Amino acid sequence: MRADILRAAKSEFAKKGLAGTSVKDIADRIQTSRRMIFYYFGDKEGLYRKVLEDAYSSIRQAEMELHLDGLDPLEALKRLVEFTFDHHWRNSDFIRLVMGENIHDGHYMKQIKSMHETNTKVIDQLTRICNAGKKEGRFREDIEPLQLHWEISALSFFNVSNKATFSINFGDELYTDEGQAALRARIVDCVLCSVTPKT
Amino acid sequence: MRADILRAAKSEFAKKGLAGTSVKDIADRIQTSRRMIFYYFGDKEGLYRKVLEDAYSSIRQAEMELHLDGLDPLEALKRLVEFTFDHHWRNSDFIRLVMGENIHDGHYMKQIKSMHETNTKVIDQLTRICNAGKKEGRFREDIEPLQLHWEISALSFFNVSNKATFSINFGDELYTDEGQAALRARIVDCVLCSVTPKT
DNA sequence: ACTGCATTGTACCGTTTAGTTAATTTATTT
DNA sequence: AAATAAATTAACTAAACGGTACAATGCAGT
Repeated sequence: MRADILRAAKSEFAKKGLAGTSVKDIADRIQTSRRMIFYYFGDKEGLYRKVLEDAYSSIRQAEMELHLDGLDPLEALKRLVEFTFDHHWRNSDFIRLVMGENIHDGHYMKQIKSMHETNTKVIDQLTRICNAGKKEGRFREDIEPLQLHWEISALSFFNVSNKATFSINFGDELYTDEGQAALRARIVDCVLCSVTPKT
Repeated sequence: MRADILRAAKSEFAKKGLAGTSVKDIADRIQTSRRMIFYYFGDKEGLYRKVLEDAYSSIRQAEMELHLDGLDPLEALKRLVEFTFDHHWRNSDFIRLVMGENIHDGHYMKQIKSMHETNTKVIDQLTRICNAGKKEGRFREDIEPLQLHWEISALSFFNVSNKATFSINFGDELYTDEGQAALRARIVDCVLCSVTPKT
């Protein structure tokens, strides 16, 4: 039951945000009463926090299952970009939760402490790739792992977060199967190119 | 008065979204009553639509004031990227409104018809730059203006939209003055590099 | 002074909302 | 089988909400 509520809540919060979702909406999706939500999670915000926390930890867990160490640095980076792009696409609910959090200036995310630890791992991984690449002279010396992560995130995140408005404004040719494949190839190219020394 | 309401509403909707903002919130910000909002805009959604429409048209108008035709194509592209990056940064309310719209799957933006026309202008401008660059052999032949616009938007948009969560997760070193300057230089580099033929 | 119109204030309505009280059923332990 | 704890239901509260009815005000033109 608790798990059912969490699942339904994640979907509802992702679709309509914290304020836009009523506890009734969530209760009606599954076969339960509003009361149960308060029983398990105290209040609406408590549920929201739990949804957010779970979403983050499950995402980060999946991200850690890539083993890129030992690979050719450029190949490792390529795989990381491709994975991030695909992963964001597959987890649009998570993306939407993050969008909501940003509208709240991350107010609720600040309260989740488990965050900082897992996030440093992502940067560590990228740092190892960068160091390996620099040692081989195939990465520019001035590449900052954090900036690189920002760049990969931006391209992968925006693809999902702004799908609706971008499609309305410019048509959905970038959101067909072919369009997405082309975009994916393009951002891989773009990221790899940007770390490569200019002869 | 009408203008006051629009200004206050824009700020409130940007900060808390459509559902998160009450008509009272808006009325209290300026010296007026809820009644006036309904008088001028019919209902809350009507006000929201108007805010959205105005925000978009004023943004697009500013974007059009760049005259890049005739410039060196790479220089033109560089200026466009820099402008977009700065412009998004300066107009964070607009960014937040777009974020909100994406959470609603662009439901309200679909109803604004003035959109498609202004948006094609952005792409046309980029198409001219690309064509000039290709003619001189300084742009890759396979560069798609729409993809390029997507790329520039993604990097500039994400920088603002995800400032809160990114800072929480990875520290705010990218959001200091120096960090932003470095980021700006980096994405210019990245975009220019990605359109340049490899040899 | 009168008319017409845009603007504002007040009071109200019905609905939805988050959250609670308390009783009841179900499951678990002793 | 009794006792105890966990899970669930139903009815309720109080406040906030979007929206409306209607009267009142101010101000132009005639």
